Amino acid sequence: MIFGRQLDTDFFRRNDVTNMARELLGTVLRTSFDGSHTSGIIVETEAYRAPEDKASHAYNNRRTKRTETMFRDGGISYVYLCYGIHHLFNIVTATENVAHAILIRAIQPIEGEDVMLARRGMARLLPRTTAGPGSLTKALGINTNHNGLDLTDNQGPIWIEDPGIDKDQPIDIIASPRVGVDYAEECAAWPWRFRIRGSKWTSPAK
DNA sequence: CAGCAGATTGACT
DNA sequence: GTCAATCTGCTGC
Repeated sequence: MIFGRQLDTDFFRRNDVTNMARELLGTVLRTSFDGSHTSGIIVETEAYRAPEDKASHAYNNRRTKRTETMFRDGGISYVYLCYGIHHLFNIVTATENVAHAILIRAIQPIEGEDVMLARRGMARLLPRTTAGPGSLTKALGINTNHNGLDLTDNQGPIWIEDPGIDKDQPIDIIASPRVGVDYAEECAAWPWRFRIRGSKWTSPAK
């Protein structure tokens, strides 16, 4: 098992969520609970920046029981149920009362492939095992019970590391409009979806 | 491959 | 009641 540098609160409490969504590409998302350990390289993210972002649940600083998590200090998880079925995993960023978040859309598996396959009910590892925000949470075992957890604690159950390799070689990033936010009017066109160019592990959706 | 419908629940711009 | 930061399986090219 390889452990890199733990991402800390100094990183997560910054206010430049779009830069942070880029910087998270190439970092490692890990889960460890119920005796199972899984990890993968983050290869696709999306930034959500309330209050001005109409695609965000916290648009116009709308506070509900669900969105309250996004207003907390950066460095915790925001997990919610989408379409009644899919658990979507976000990283809350910025300082308290600033509702910025980053949706993790795809990972490249590193460890625990067999656990991921069992959770997904699949026989072999394919890009679609962990590509797409609903798919990767299922593979990693993340659900709404993991909402509001501290992501800077490397005792788990969920945390993020900078592997600290290939730092001299910048990652080639594709920026494009976010997926599934057509309702967000002018914000729908903002190029806040970020992918590692050439990765076959990113989500296929439009 | 494209296109479409069903699943299923919480929030309501 | 309607819609949502989605995925899957089915149909028909």
